[in-house]
Amino acid sequence: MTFAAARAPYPKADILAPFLARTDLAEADRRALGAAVGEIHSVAPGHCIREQGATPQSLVILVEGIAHAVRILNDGRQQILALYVPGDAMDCQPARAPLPFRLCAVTTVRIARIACDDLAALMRASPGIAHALWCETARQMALQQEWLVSLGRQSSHARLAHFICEVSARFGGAGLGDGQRCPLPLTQIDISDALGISAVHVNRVLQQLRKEGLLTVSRGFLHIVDRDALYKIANFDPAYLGITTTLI
Amino acid sequence: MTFAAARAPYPKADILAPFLARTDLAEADRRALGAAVGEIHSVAPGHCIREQGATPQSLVILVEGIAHAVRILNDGRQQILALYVPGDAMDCQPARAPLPFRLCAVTTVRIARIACDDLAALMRASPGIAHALWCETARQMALQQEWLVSLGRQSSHARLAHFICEVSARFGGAGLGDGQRCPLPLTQIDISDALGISAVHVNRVLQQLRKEGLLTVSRGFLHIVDRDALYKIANFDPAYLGITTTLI
DNA sequence: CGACTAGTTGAACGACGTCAACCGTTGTGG
DNA sequence: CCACAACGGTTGACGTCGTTCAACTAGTCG
Repeated sequence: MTFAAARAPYPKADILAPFLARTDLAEADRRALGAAVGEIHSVAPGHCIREQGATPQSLVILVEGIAHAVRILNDGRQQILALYVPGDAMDCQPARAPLPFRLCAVTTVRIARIACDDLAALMRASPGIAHALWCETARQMALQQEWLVSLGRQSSHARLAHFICEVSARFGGAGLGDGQRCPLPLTQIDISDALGISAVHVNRVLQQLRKEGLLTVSRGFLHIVDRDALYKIANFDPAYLGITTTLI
Repeated sequence: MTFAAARAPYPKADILAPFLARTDLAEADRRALGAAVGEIHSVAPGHCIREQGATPQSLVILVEGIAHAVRILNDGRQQILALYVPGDAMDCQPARAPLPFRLCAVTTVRIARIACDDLAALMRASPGIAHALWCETARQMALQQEWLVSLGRQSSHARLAHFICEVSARFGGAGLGDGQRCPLPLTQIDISDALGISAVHVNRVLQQLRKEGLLTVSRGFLHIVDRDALYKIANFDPAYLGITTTLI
């Protein structure tokens, strides 16, 4: 697997490390969360982690690999709602409600689970943990807002450029690549489902970005050649990616 | 004002009633939140409540009227990110971060403010309050997800129909109209900024929906004639509007 | 070797945007 | 009280961006 090779596996003790790194949790809270994690599961590429409409009984934190949330419409079309990198909580919602999307492994992933009952107890006991979870939801909402702007008001060029910028920045932040080069385990069909444009058009726009000397994509790897120019046509401001999680 | 007439003002004691109605907060928490509310402010239609990029020092809860969150792009175009009805918290984020959008009054609005410092103290003291705020964020994220699907994968017809469905349902839930008829204080330009289509096209699609006998709009009021048919072409499922807020 | 998937290309079509003009209502100031 | 400006809505003509369909290629896996 070209993708797995790009990432060293985490030692078992640090399973939650990528998640905890984004929080300002006290040492006691970190230990309590770590202790609540059950067995680590692996899911193969393309396989479902949570079915759309299911009511999850545990919080799923992505430890390794890439996953996404996708809404399946009743005519079979799809809209990808979110892309997850290691450290992201994949169904971070405060109530046990049916998921309005499917969670799907893009690469081989490893996931940690914390049972809802345990989590509720932890939240009641520790304001810090409750706050960290809220922060995670808010961070993902901010990401989603950027997508909304992108879908609503940008040409397919700017949209694809923005997507590439976000992917490279977030993957880089998760230790996948250096912000200029990173694995891109997504097919053009995946990208089209994320951006709300047809796969054929993704292909053409991607070629144009190549011709403009902005990036190259080959065998599952992305290389951003001219980052400043790409950021410019994407209107990309990485500020929204890093939400601080200091107490309100 | 045709709009103000549609809604009786809240007595001062119940300022937070629309917000609290969606939570399962204990009586003590409700009183504590109510006590933290400062002076009630009014904002005139079209005026700004929070500037894009500002770092808010208080949580703003909409008490009366309609408001929206809008992202201003640097070429002047706009994308509306959210529509707020009474009871909605308008900048419900867990950290004091710069707002990536402008909050704007659509009608004359009345807003309640809770200072961030007070709110932080309340959250630390009460898991229930922390949870209620998280729920509010998650609810708005779910609304935003529907918009994302709408923008990404629906024709302008379905998109507009969906928007109308959501507006009538949410306004009805806030005591504005009965789900079939409600005030619609939005211009076609506003709607175009929400749906990511041009104002001219909004006009044409609206006319077609009228011709199909699905709805009528006149002088700021919306009347849904054939709700079932409208729900069908919009692919509208009101389930996502009412997220339960029972503890996880 | 054949089946399958992802990517690529061309041609034709359609949805939607843009531009420009015009209408009706409202509000304002002479 | 009227003139006029400002704004929202309406209409037509035209252009373009993106979709759809179909065919073809290249890599991969059994």
